Amino acid sequence: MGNYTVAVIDFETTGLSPHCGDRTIEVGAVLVANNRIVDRFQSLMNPKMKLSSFIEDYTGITNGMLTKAPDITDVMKKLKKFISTHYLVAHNASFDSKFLDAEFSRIQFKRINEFACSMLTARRVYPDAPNHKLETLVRYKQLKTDGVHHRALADAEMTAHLWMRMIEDIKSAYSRSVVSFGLMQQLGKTQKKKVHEFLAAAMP
DNA sequence: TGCCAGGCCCTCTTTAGGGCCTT
Repeated sequence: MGNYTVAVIDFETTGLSPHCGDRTIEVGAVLVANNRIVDRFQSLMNPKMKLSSFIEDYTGITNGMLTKAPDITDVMKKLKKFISTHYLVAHNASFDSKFLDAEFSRIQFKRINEFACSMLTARRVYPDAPNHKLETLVRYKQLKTDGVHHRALADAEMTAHLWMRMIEDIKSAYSRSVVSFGLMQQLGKTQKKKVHEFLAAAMP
């Protein structure tokens, strides 16, 4: 055990909902194996629509930067290869999973990877954090960061460091049996099974 | 044309509502 790979993923998008026409504009993803980042993937994408000034300000990604960016279809094909069949992790995974599924669906791909959510896990593991935004948790746990926020690869890397730290903190605080029968019973229904699988894989 | 999210979790709960988090 311990020889497992997780793909941590983050999207920047034109807005909050693919069902309202929003598209992805940048993806960042890292592979985590043996408690370290072993590979990285990043690309801008051209959504063929104009970014709002809010999104330009929020991400630092401008309309001008996207005019020469590759088509979303081409990036999704590469992303699919990158994440392969690995487990996926994202901060507030419901957001990234719905965009990944929506973009995959447009090119007749179907996601087979399971998602776990670092935000829902952090709420359980770090209940005393000021809040459970990625930025706050990175500061709270004094995790490695280059100071960039709201860009896909930077956020994916921070999420990866947060995920690795949570695994380590859980491992050091609880025995395997307690993890199985104690902490896991405190988790919400949806995350319990997924986090347990991840932890089981991470245990030596 | 103009509208514009939604899943999870908590609780003053389950015949529901509201906050958090993502862009």
